Amino acid sequence: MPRVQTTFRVRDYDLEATLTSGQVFRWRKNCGHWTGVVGGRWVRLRSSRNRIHAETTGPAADWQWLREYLQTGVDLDAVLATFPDDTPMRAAVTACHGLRLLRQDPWECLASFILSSTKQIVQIQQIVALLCQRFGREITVPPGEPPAFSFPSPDAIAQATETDLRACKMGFRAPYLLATARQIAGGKFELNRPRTLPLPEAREELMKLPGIGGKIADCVLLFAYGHATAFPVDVWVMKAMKQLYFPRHQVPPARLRRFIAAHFGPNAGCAQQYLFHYIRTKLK
DNA sequence: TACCAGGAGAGCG
DNA sequence: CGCTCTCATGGT
Repeated sequence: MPRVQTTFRVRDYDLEATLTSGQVFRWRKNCGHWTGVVGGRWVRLRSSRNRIHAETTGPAADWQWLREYLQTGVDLDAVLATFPDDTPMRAAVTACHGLRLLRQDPWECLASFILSSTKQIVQIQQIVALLCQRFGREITVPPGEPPAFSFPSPDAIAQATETDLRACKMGFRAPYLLATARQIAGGKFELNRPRTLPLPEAREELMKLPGIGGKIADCVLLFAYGHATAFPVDVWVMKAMKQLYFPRHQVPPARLRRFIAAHFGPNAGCAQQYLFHYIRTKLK
């Protein structure tokens, strides 16, 4: 299997911030490059000034699948220009400049975020890695590289037992993942539907799945389906909102939700990602 | 030891 | 509805 490579020209693309910002859980850094699995293929990425160098195992006639995943065609300045011009947002953009939204596979994103509830990012990474090892398929890697696994299909997980899944350290999330995988594998849920529906309906649809509440639905809508106004509110973002926008007074959750809906504009989800990464890595 | 971590669901009033 | 409790596991 030949090794193939290419270079994407990009502007303002902070690969490290993007891959460590909690939107995806499968990338590992070693010696300045990032190794992961995208669409069942082993991938290694390295960024330099205005370039992302990509390597995979052949055959790869075109790289559209990876361009789509990395969203290299997005004009970041145009997105940032739609953010509200206020002090917290300016601080987040300055601190995290080059942070991007990826465009992930819906099933992998959905399953990963079912596993994310009340877990820290390192632990989510560990659970997802175990899940892929045990239920994924071993994929081709270049000589000398450690083995890598595809993300298991809904069918592969649907055939597992709850005990099998609990062995991947996912605890009480196991029955949720199993039931959701079985609905999808059994054709009870159409994974492509949320892509075509307007945001509120798509959100309702996703929330019918076991283990998917509002927060996880918003994550999947933003990170996989490309709904740019989806705005996941977790404990970090809640903290950021209170600390940055409403210091020193109590804000009822409903009022906060109204503020979010009105304030962040057509790329609210991307703004959320900046605030999340900012408070998580720079403010604490 | 006790407490907490990017939540969701069920049971209450 | 809005509130509270529980759920499993690993780390501090």
